[in-house]
Formats: sequence, structure tokens, C-alpha cells
Amino acid sequence: MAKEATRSRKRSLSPPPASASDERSTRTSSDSTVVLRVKFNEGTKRSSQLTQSGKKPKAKQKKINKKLDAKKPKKPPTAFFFFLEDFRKEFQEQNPDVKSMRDIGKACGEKWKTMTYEEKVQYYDIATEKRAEFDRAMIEYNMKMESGEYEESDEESEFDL
DNA sequence: AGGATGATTGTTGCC
DNA sequence: GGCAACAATCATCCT
Repeated sequence: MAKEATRSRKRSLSPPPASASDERSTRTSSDSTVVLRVKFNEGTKRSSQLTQSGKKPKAKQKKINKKLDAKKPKKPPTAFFFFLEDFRKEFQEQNPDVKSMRDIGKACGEKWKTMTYEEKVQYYDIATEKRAEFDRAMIEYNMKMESGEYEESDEESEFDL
């Protein structure tokens, strides 16, 4: 009941706009929102991988992540990930034998496709807000960068301590 | 023992 | 326009 009224602030991300009449053009350049979008890792190492057009680099996130959790805002989870967290709990209750995300992911993805737009839009909305927060965190991160907090030195600022 | 992978989709960003 | 890569998570596998 009143499912659309609960979350009326849908910014419309990617899902098919069944009746989406939302105009996000209200916030134009007049908002003075500086586009300080820094590209940290999204398109950095990719260039290296692109050269490897032949291999299937499906394995790399893990080690890369470890060297990235310094102080930079990581990519926010997508709507599917939020659904995963919720689905995982139920899945574990219904299938206590299956605990690996690999199996859950498959079941989750399958159900995800069966879900309707209205059901998924809820997660989309969350993901949208999360990305907005991520954007803000990114700007703040840039601010510190300019401030000279982290500069580019990933290692310890102190050479010797 | 510990690092690494595997799978799910979405989102993003450059070419 | 499209592709490539990374986002969490955790059991399992390999070294």
C-alpha cells in the first residue's frame, strides 16, 4: 500500500521509467556544484588492462582493494548489492547449508531479474543516495588533496619515525 | 595459515 | 555507444 509514496524522491537511475516524470534538470549549473570529480582508480589501471586485450582479468579486485582502502572513498555498492544484503539474510535462513556468496549471488541475480521495477526502484533509490553521498565524499577528499593533507604520498608522510 | 578467487549486477568513465 | 573494471561478501581453494 502506498509503496510509491514511501519513496517519492526517486532520481531515476537506470531502471525503465514506467511513469517517471521526474525532472532532475532543476539543478543546473546554477547550483555552482563544482565538478571536482576526481578519477582515482576507475580509469587508471584500466589502461593497463586494456592493453591486455586477450586475457580475462576476472581476478584482481581483492588485492587491489587492499591497497585502496587508504582514505579514498571507494565505489558505493549498487542497487543490486543492497538487495544482496537483504536477500542474503533470507537466503541463509532458508538455505543454512549454502553460505557462500557465489551460490547466493546466482540465486539473487536470478530473482533480481524476476523482480519488477517497483520492487527494484527501492534499491535503486538507496543506491542513488549512496552515490550522492559518495560524490560528496569525493569532493571533500579532493578538498583535502588540495589542502595538502594526503598530497600524493601514499606511504607514510614521515620518512623516518 | 593466509592470500586469492569465484559469482551476482550495477555504475561509472574514458575512447 | 560500448566495454572494462571495480563495488561487497564469504566459503572454499590453492600455495
